[in-house]
Amino acid sequence: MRVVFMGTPDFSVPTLQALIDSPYEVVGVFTQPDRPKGRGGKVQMSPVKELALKHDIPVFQPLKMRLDGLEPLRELKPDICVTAAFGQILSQDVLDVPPMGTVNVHASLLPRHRGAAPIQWAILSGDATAGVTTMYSDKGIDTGDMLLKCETPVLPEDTAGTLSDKLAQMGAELLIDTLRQIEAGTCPREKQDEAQSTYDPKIEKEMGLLNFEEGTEKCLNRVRAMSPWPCAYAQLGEGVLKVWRAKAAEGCANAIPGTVLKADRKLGLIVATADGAMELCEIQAPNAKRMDAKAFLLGHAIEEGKLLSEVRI
RNA sequence: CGCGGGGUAGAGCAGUUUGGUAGCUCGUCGGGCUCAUAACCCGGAGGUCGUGGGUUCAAGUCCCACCCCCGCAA
Repeated sequence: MRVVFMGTPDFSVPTLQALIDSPYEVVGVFTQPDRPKGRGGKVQMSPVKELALKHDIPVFQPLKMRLDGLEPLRELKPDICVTAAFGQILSQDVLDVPPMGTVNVHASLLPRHRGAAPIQWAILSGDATAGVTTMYSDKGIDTGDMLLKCETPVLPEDTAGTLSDKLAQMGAELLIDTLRQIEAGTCPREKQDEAQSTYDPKIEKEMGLLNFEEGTEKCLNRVRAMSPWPCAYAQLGEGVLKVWRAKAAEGCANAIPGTVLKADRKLGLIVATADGAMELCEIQAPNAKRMDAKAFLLGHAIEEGKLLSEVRI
């Protein structure tokens, strides 16, 4: 079976790898164009492109799939297309190319968390379980018929990063299963229940801002959901204090949310929230690298009793 | 050549402007005190100050080059 794969970030890599290792023939890979990234503005290729090149698979990087991607795709004559976090919306022209359709690997238990950032939203929403769904792509965004599903609990220590790694792996296996069952004609197919569906926007940097007026649990979820990108942060004087890891702590009855309750090299850095307090365990000051808050306090004094946003360092 | 910050003991920082004995907090090791310690007291070890050149009687500090780390912007 001739398969064309479309994907871009790390999440897509295990699925492509699984296809390469499978009996299916990966005849081409579509991925986002190389873009300037990181310090110095050097252009970098996507993780998917790196893997594809390593296996001498033809790589295509159309700016817009429906424009300059359509012809190359037709020429590849795929039986089926597989997408996983490709990053482009496929128009009907594109979906019409493979006779067996386009199967998408989506990192949520659909119909919950449609959209580009399902993993972050699962954590942000406090979901107890997350998962992967394979589905046929249609014209809408993650609205197509569902095929197979796989669940996993969201652990208290999970971040978007760790959960994404797990789901990527699960998704890869699930996809191979799905293709097998499609070939065998045994794959279940189920419409999504629109009433249960949620569509979540993509993550913006500003969504990392911690609001201590929210309860401890919501703040902790935000810390986990925004790691490793964009990373949760709190206002600290002129700059921002990134918060990589945090946990619940004992509060103080009438403290204003955002108050520094403790800033002690033994006890750590503890900030009041609306319904308690949270310890900022691993932090990162401007221009500094991430470190244990207790280590940070060895070299920096933070005044207890002030609002974190008014502290000078 | 996108903009900026940084590399000093195991950790986190000061010292660099104005060159002149390597400093703080913590950890660590040894000793003491205490019913007890996230407590306190005494003592010790631990540094080619990122790398290589240069200037100087003298460089962590000034000059040049390079390496590595980080933030912003994309």
